[in-house]
Amino acid sequence: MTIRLYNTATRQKDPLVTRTEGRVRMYHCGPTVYASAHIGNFRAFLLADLMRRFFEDQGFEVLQVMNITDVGHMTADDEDLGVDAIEAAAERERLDPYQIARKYEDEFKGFMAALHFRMPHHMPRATEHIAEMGAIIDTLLEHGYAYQVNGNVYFEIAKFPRYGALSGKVLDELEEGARVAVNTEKRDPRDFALWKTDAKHLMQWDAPFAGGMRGFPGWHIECSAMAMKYLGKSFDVHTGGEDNLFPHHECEVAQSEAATGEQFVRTWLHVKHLLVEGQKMSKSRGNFVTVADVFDRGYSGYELRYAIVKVQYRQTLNFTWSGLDDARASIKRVRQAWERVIRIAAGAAAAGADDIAAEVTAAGAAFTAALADDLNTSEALAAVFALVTAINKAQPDVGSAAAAAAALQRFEDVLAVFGEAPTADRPDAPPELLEKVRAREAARAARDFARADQLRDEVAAAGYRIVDSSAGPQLEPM
RNA sequence: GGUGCCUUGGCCGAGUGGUUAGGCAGUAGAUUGCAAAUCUGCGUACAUCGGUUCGAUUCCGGUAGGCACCUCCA
Repeated sequence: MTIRLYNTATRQKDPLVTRTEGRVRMYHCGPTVYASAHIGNFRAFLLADLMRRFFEDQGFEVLQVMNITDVGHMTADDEDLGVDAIEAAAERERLDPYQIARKYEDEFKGFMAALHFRMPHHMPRATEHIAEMGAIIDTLLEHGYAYQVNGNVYFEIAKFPRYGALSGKVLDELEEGARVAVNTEKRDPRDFALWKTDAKHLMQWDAPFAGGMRGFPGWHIECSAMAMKYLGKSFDVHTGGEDNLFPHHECEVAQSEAATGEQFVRTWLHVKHLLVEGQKMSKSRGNFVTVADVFDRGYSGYELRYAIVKVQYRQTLNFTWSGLDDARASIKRVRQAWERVIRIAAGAAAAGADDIAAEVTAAGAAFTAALADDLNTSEALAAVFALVTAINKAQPDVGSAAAAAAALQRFEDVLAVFGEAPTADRPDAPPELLEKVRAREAARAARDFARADQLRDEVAAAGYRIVDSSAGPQLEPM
């Protein structure tokens, strides 16, 4: 099936045509590791994981790179404005910048694992690719795309006419209304830094390019260097938050294509920011929700994934705590149907005579079509629930129960929101509880319902729910 | 100031020029001794004002509100 993705560069849904047939190479702008990741960060990274999973589902061999930005960047070109994010965190936490970066990188990877990511094949650190950045800077200087002033190296956008094409920025209007600090070193205020010098900066390297001074890399060069190192000069997909579009990705294109003369990225995807309880997430509002906050409130990685993935990535997502409760209930509904068909297929539960193979096929096709249409996860979930309802309405036969279970497993492999497959065999309950169940059956037979309900309460207190069925009472862990 | 996006029933959210999105919650019924789960039904849904059209939630324009980028941010 043809996969169509909304390409920021063309402003339309383009069919995914990879440079090498059957292979997708993707780069994702990763975290700057100076603080705990919040759910907004993870919305963007979850898109990367969803693409990885869906492309693999569709038979692609995926090569995925997500960088770790472990060097901070100034918030303005004026050095006197101070410290970058990582240095600020270092001061706050009384650690050196490298310790800060590693601490939050480790935490970030832990969150990825807790959210059931397929880990990217490479997660390179910016600080370990200074040489690669230097090579690009060398080339840009040699070819006249960059110039050096007082040890600082700037990319000269006047030399790259396509600057602004990706983001659709009209260069003449770029500065209107924006607070841009005057920097008289630059030939054009919109030129951006490739290398900077500042004696006060804690992270410093000898210049990795010819004729330079000791300093640190500019904001954008790391992504070009690492993307090209691991994916080649030209690759298929690049993702990031919508805020990255300008200037970050615009600058990446300029410096990369100026250096190589080749198209840097075929398809650009940008993830829309989310809201929290209807409001923009911001420090001043104090409504930052970190991944740790979600776990602290007792929600699982699957539940968080569900709450985020249920909305297509280009739509504003309103994250709410009640939405997490909804996710929990929705997941439960799917899992119940899933367990049912697994048990029927395994002979652990009675099979019926209904053939639901057609419904299974239809749901699978709808699921694929939904994701192929710019990763429409909302529609994909509707397809999942169509299958769930079909299962619940029917008494599936063994064959179509197995097919339904396989379909649900596939949906889970792509979305990773429902959890691991239920098992056909229910674990044995403690003997004393089974004894209570038997006693309750006796009480029911004697129509002593007060006694029966009391026994059920006792079993419930032990963590099991008694569910009466045509096949007798079942014990289910709660 | 420039540019772009959005506004769907109690909540979250698809989609479409005329036909049921889906989930959660609620409610009535079936089933059950009672439950749980499940199934079925229900709830004046498409911000607002105009326009185009046989017909608009779905296209066009105005208005109101929200969001984003232009400045560190996913």
